[in-house]
Amino acid sequence: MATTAAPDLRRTARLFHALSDETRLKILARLRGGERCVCELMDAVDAAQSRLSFHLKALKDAGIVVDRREGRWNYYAIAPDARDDLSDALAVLKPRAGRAGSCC
Amino acid sequence: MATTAAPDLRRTARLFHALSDETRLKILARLRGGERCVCELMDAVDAAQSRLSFHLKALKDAGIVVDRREGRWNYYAIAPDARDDLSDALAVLKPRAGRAGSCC
DNA sequence: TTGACATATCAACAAATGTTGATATAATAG
DNA sequence: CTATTATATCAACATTTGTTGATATGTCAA
Repeated sequence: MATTAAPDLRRTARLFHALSDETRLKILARLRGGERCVCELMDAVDAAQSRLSFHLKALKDAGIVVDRREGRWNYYAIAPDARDDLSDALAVLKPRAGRAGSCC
Repeated sequence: MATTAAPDLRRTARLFHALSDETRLKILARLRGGERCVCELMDAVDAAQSRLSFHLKALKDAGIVVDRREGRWNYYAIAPDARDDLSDALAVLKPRAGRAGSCC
């Protein structure tokens, strides 16, 4: 199991937030096939350059993707530990021991 | 593996969105211990009644929690298949075969 | 009944997020 | 150099989301 101590809620919320946008999910769908340069993502996602850049930044800030510059191109890829981070975040729905007492 | 065909991106985005708020994650943290009535969540989450109700609705609309009325209390609990749905959503980061060709 | 309680819903507002078009930066080709 | 290409960043705006306080609804107790 990847889960250690439950990661901080704020961080978790940010992670989920980065994944909560359709455009970003489209980008990721493309990146699942491996590293891609921005120009290629523009085609795949059909977003204006500026918009794409905005969403790539959102994903990057959340640690979900990494980028790498090569000459005049920038390549983006899913970050190595993104999957583990997200797996850990699954814990938010995992049952836990806790009293089942009546309330009020 | 729970994953079948990748669920529709819009749905996935909505699922993640419901999880992208700290208040809602606090609620879920409490619900991990089992069903709870709203009054009890108010304490746990320290949110005004109206605000709590708003977030519970968000979770419910996303299918993450279910509610049950009993007398004058409403009990909320994590929905039975919420975990599976979220597990499936993990697929957004799963590597996939796809060409690794050079771009541009 | 009437009143008190638990909760949902609404309207007004505030804050955060996404979009667009323009411009800046950096790398390369000519 | 200068022009061109790839991409980021910015400012203005639009949209969405969350908050607050007020009010509505349903249930029980007296």
